[in-house]
This record gives sequence, C-alpha cells and structure tokens, in this order.
Amino acid sequence: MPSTKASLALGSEDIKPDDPTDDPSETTLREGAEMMFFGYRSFTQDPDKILAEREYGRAHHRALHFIGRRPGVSVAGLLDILGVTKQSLARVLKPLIDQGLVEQCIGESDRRQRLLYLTKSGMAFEERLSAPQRARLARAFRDAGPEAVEGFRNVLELMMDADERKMALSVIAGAKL
Amino acid sequence: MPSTKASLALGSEDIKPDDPTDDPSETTLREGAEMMFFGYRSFTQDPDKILAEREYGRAHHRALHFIGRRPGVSVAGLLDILGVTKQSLARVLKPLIDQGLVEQCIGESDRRQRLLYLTKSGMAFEERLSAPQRARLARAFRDAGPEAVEGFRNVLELMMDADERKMALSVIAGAKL
DNA sequence: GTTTTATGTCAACATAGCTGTCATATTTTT
DNA sequence: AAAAATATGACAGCTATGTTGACATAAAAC
Repeated sequence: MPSTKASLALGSEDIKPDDPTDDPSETTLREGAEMMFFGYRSFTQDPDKILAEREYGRAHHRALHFIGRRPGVSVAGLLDILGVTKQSLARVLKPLIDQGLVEQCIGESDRRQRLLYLTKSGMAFEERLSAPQRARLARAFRDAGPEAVEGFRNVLELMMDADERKMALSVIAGAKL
Repeated sequence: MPSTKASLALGSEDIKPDDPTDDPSETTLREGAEMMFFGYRSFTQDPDKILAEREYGRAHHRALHFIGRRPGVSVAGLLDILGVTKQSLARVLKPLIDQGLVEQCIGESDRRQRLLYLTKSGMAFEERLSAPQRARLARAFRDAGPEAVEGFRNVLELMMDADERKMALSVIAGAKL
C-alpha cells in the first residue's frame, strides 16, 4: 500500500493512497469535512457572544455585514445574497431598523425599492461584531502564511456550485448584482 | 500605495498593502470571512436536502457522523464533540434510536454509560448523507490541488482556540477522548 | 387601465439551540 | 453501609431562524 504522504489521521477508512495526481483519499475528505464543522463553529463563536448580549442572533450579523458591504442594496438584492425567504429577512431587518442600526431610503430610479444603509450606530455595532472574528481570521492567516490562505480561499470557492460561486464572487468583489 | 499582489477585490477597506510578511490586509480578512459564509452554505446543502425527506435536520447528520466515526462513544463524549447541551442532543438522539439508526449498549466498565453505535441502517443512511458532501469536497480538493488542501486544512485548524483544536484534532485522528 | 414587480405583513409551522428542574441507576467516597 | 458524585433520561418552557401561503399596497411597465 504505497502511501507517499505522511497523514495526520489514524483513521481506518483510507481505501485510496494519497497520490496527489489522483482523487483525494477518503481520509482526506473525511478530515476536510470535520475541519469544516469544527472550523466554522470557531469562526462564529466570537460574534455570537456579542450578539447574545442584545436580543440578536447570527442572522442579524449577516444582514449588518452585507448591508455594510453593499450600501444601498435593495431588499431583493439582500435576499439573493443571504439565500433566505422574505419573511426570515423581515424578522431580522425590522428590529435593526426600529433600533436605528439600519436605514431605509426610497430608490431614486425605482421608488418601490427600499434601499438599505447602515446608520452610524449600525456601522459601529457591525464593527464591534466583526472585530474579534477578523482578529481570529488574521491570526490564522498570519500563522498559516499567504499560500495557505490562497489554498483556503480556492477550496471554499470550488466548493460552491457555479451559480452560487458567481453570486458570491460578485458580492465579494463589490460588483453590482 | 505599493500593492505588489493583484487582488480580486475592488472593495475600499484596504488600508494595508498585501505584504505577505505583514498581517493580512483588511480586504483579505473580509474576503475570507465571506468565503467562510458562502462556502459553508454550499458545504451543507447536499445532506440538508436528503435530511429534509425524512423529518431529520443537520443535527441528526452530525450525530450520525460522529457516532459512526467513534463507535462506542458515550453520551457525554458525544456532547463534548458536538458542543451542545444534553437536552439538545437527546432530542436528536431519541428519534435516531427509536427508528433503529443508532443503538445503545450499556458500558462494560461503567454500567451507567450508554455507549452509542450505528446500526446497519444507520451506517447506510449516514453513507447516503455523506456521499454527495464528500463528492463536493472531492471535486473542490482535486481542482484546487494538494497544496491548497493543506492550506485549507491549516487555516481552519488555526482558526480554533487551543482547547477546541486539541479536541477536534483528537476526534479527527480517532484518538480516545 | 391592466398587469407585473418590490416590498411589507400576518398567521402558522418546524428545527434546533438554550436553561432549569427532577428522577433513576450506578459508581465513588467517606 | 451511608452519602456524595456521576451518567443518563425526561419534563416544561424559552429563543432564534428557517419555512409556506395568503394578502395588501405602491410603483412601474405594458
């Protein structure tokens, strides 16, 4: 059984050798899936703690984040990004508006639209939520090195279906939807 | 403004140059956080569809996965891995036991313990859930290449706090908790 | 002027996390 | 042997976040 690459795992499902030119081994895949689970849990834990102080949840952070990223996004645009239903978003958006973190402006070209912006305090709260998360990411990126970051990014990008990838990359790049 | 590295992003928060010897830029961090969000959503979508056929959810998949990974794990051990409360786990575990996917055996050394195992049909269903997820991961890993996979793994690992990392790696390696 | 679109809202439901309390069986400690 | 600690199971009740379907309104498009 020619295993050319030292593997961290001691698991028993490894039915393929770790030949880099071949498909990834079952062990590599299982490890990857478990890293996704544990890594994502760590990734979200900092803002979750802050959100719990008020009566907000992770969905509020996501809305604040993407409104901050795309000031003037329409409700429909935000629905596309978040991938939830109108009602799920409304339940999150309403308290944010009522409590002065998000502002609605009527669209200029289309007055049916409600374009969304963060207020000053919305920006401040979003910053407070994101700061520890970014610090965590910064530490991981710095310690892993730029090549690892590139690999991390590429794997996540390739994990998406074509449509989803197109949408995600356009959001990340800041292009208009 | 010396930016030595072509960046995908057109965003405006980039206040530091992309010097690999320095801390990651704000743009890199924001892109990384957004990739985590979009990537994780893609990662979970395949099993979610299958789970929805029955009255199961993502939590059932996680329980099946880790019981399959560590046959004979105790309830307390599974609670440590999943990081949820006893009540949250019980609500997930009970239907799985009732419907014959998970089996409980009384511990030999400590008869208070209920050691958990997948039944034949539990293994089959877990396999059915994981197959499309692993296929998605395999495609991403193959297309990104082994170095990217290593970077992906390292970044996720470094994202965890020390305690969490220790636990996660011991689970992934299959060591006893 | 009719139709389509963008948005908001209401009711109702499911999943999945949480806390707190209590019960039971078993092991460990005194 | 009695008491304390542990492992598990089960109850009630709360929150957050997702879902569907129906309906209303305002503005745009035809």
